[in-house]
Amino acid sequence: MARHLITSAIPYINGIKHLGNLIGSQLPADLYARYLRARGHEVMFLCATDEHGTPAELAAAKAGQPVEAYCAEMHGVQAEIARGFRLSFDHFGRSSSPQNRVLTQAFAKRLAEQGLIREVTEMQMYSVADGRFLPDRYIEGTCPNCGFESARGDQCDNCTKQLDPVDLINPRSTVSGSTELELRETKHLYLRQSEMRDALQDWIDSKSDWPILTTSIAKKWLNDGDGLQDRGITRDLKWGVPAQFDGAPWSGMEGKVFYVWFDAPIEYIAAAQEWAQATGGDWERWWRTDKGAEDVTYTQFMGKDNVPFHTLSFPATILGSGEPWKLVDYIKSFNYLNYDGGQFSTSRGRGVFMDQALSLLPSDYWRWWLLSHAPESSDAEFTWENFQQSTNKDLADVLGNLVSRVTKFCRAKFGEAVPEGGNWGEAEEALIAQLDERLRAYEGYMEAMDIRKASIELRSIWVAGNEYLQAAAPWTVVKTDPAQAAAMIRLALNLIRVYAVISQPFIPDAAASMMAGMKTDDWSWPDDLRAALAALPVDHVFEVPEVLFRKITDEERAEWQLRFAGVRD
RNA sequence: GGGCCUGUAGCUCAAUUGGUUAGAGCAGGGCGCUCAUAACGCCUUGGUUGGGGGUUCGAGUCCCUCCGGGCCUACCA
Repeated sequence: MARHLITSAIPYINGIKHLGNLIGSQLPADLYARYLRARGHEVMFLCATDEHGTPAELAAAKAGQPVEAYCAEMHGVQAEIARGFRLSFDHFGRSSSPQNRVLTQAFAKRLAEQGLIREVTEMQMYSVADGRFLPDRYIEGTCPNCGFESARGDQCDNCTKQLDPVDLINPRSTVSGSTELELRETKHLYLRQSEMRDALQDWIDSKSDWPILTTSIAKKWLNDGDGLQDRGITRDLKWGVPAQFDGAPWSGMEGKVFYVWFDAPIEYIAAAQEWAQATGGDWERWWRTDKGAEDVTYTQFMGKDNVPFHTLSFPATILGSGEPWKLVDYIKSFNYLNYDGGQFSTSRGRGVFMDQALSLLPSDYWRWWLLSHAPESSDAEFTWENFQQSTNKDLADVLGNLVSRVTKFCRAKFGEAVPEGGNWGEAEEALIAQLDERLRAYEGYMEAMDIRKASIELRSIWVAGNEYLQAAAPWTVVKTDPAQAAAMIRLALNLIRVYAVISQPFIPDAAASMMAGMKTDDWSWPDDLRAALAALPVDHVFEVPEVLFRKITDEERAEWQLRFAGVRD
């Protein structure tokens, strides 16, 4: 039994996330956490909402709420949806927690003591009407290169050239539309990441087994141009962890807060502290290598846009502190999920969002489709046709129907209890041999977080059950040799329990229904498949479960397709 | 502009890191079965691996070039 710390990238507080966000971090992290728990490992699975930054302040203002109230409400909404998708967090925290405030300030102070923070005075765009400094992308104007009228201050979406907000012609605030913009002097703290370059390079180089997506992004940042640059870790905002506090070794930071990307990863640690406070557990044995965390394996899940912060800035914080914090061991990163020929778009209402998905179908449909189509090697695409075909075939026809045919046949011929008689023959031995091999392959893929391959293997295991039944044909055998037919069905009923156990990480609700139908709560993993297939003994009572997965009709598919199309460009 | 990823059957993806005849699922076609959610099983059609050139005994895999898709480029998160 090993100990595994698992974190999912923390979703931003601003609104409900879409299916692409779900499959980009939380869902695969949940799959891995569930699998490791099922194998008997000790797991700490943490997630949280990322609540600071400009977008949160603006979203709260738009909603007419104080930012604290807005974040509290949205955290509740996201937590509820996470429960709906059966995301099995041990704790779902908040980056605005008191624990994170204390920890973030402690890290900053420690980094300053290590000589890794310097003060920088710079000029930034200030919007008089909005009363705030604006990040570059919140300023729009005409592109000096191509004349595009809605170019952002950081980049022109039309000619893709990178810009500086002062280059824009007729610049305006995207918040208020005001053109009353001016450059103002402001002072910020910078993390001297350049000092950490060699240490980070050595660390990244030692991770030869990481996904190419992860290491290539990290190496690009380490080696591009003059190498890793120092990074500002404070912002001129009200909402965040204050950059001024007792013992802070700098002045002039009054009214400023830490940059969201400085405090957000620290929330991974703070979430464990929140968990400890709520449960009385010991967080240090997960995070402090001097307090028991040296034998923890730490795995992070995230979308590719998060990689630089998890491979460089957060490790710079951890390493730079010189303190015995647990560093990540493996980073599983994902590409993006696109929607029907384009991107998911919150502003255009394009695509399916997490709350909408749950209102259409139970979470297992989404979990299965998303995981079996996870954007691991490249961007993937959601289409309603594919979703309908995959879920109908895999879940309803292959798995759901298998459960139906076995339980209903037994009820009709032997009643609703595991029947007695007969013995395993050649067909049964062959099935066990095949399943054993496939199960070991499935375990290998799950341990390697090779999600698509694991899903293919799991499906093959389901199919093997149908193949066996077809070849064994108990409906024919029962006419001449009822005892032998009983042996076949006894095996098949046990197969349902085994399938529930091994499928549980992908489709927890259906697995629970299968177990309820078999009237057992024996969730033990089939390390010994032969023994596992005899776990439900003769005379063990069961009941025919409700249809596990109903099919998605063509009419539903057409309607949903229309409903979530949004405005096409 | 630069960097990285990617292009394989109608669709979604594999291919043990350069090694037999490029494999699965779905969709299509045929057959079988009748326990089951009009389900299941078996067989089968389908590929100049984006185009071109090169290295090699051998290239989907390595190199060059062109074309297409995507991401990042440090003040969104």
